Amino acid sequence: MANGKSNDRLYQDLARSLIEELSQGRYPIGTRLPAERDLALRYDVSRPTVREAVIALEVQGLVEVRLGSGAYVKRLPGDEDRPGFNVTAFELTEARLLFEGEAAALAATQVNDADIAEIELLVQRIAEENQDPNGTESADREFHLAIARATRNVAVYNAIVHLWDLRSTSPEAKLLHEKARHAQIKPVVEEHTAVLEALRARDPNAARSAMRAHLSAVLEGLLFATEERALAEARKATQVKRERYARATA
Amino acid sequence: MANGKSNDRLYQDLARSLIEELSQGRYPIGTRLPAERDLALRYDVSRPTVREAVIALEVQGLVEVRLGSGAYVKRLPGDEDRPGFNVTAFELTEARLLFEGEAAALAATQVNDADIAEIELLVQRIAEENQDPNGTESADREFHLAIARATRNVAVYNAIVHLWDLRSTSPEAKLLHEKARHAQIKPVVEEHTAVLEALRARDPNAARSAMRAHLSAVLEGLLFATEERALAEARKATQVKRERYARATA
DNA sequence: TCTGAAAATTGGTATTACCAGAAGGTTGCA
DNA sequence: TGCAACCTTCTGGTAATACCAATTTTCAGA
Repeated sequence: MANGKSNDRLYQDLARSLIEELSQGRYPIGTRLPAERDLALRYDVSRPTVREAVIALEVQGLVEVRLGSGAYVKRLPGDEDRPGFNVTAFELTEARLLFEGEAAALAATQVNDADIAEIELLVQRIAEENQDPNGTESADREFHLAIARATRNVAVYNAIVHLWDLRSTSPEAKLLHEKARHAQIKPVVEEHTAVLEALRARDPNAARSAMRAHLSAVLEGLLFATEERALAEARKATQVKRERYARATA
Repeated sequence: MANGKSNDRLYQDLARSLIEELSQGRYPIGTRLPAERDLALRYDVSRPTVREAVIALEVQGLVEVRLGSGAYVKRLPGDEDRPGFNVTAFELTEARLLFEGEAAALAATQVNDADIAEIELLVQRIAEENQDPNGTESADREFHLAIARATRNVAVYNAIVHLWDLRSTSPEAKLLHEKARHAQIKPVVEEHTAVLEALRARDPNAARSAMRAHLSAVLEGLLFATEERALAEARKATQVKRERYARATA
């Protein structure tokens, strides 16, 4: 028998063991797993059981089985597991600056009057939420997602939703955003209005600029809210990085 | 034998057939699948093969197997959390054009020599894969992800991985990409090389342009591969949209 | 040194057998 | 009559074995 918990389904124990070994660096990507018969011997199980475990890995996309040749490591476990877990608020906002800027530009060429009306309403709601000390920032999120939807591109919308979701997925990002809000750093209505006006004018370049300006300001706000020593390094790195980027693209 | 493509891995054919039946409403959620021995008889395969197929469903979370009782339907295929299920290949590529262009620009300001070397190697691998008629396009994916990583921004990387994953999640996108590859529309090495050179020169604007040019070409390839009436509409809409966007941002 | 065929290796599938848990019916007792 | 214990049967769990097919390696012969 393998080693893991011996309850039910032996193949699962074996699969777990193999995945464990994979993530420990034995069997790097591209290498071949031992032959089914060898694995059966090594783990003292029958070959059918080994086959079942290997199939479990195959279905998860971890290995690729080639007839007559062997099972080859295709991807390491955890390679996709949570690559967004440690995203910092800075990275997140930087990504939004890049992506939402382009999304706004595309949206400016695709919006209709209904979209404009909806976005206008959301700007109003952002203003209202700013008054309320206990208010959330849901209107802000809705504003950005409405623009993403206005691109008429589900993939664009989807990716931007993904970014917003990372905000709550990543503990660090979540924390810093809360800190910023607590410090009275709130969505500036003027910045949102500028984006709205650019969309209304169907001017993609203006929309891109306005959105970038807005998110630059958000980034500044985050930097301002950062005082902990733990984050000081990240802050400095981000500033240097941004300056380098700004110089190079100027 | 089952019915599906009879290539390799009988269990996969059977798994496909079962998934097909699941999504057709036979075996609703909570019901029990026929016993392994019965399925073996019905599909004229051996019981081990049936077990392998059921395990494939189990790993995908479609069924739950209870010892001594049977395999019960847990979730329907496509019931999954997939807000990107209906993304078209056009939308996907358009999104990549916008986002990966910016990512390339950022990457150009952040790459180091090791990144360059890695990417160079991947361009080579793309060339090799193009020679192989049965080759996959994994090097292409790796190329784009390596650039995303070179941004030194996990959020950017994450979002771009997300887009690539949509490609396999969305049946329509997957289909069209396969069709395109079948039509000998393969990653053009020159386009990738141009991106590489821009990165080597640390020139963000050139990197953005090269990446956009590359993905524009991919989009053209997809349009070219589209002949079905069913897709004609999407094709036309995409063209009109792109032209409008191009005019407006010119 | 190169080539090609044979041999060894490896996955693919089928058979068969027996064990263990679950389910449902049957029997026997209260 | 009703309930509980038992037993039969069904179902998955695993093992052992045999043979096929594709691939890879080895090695003899040119």
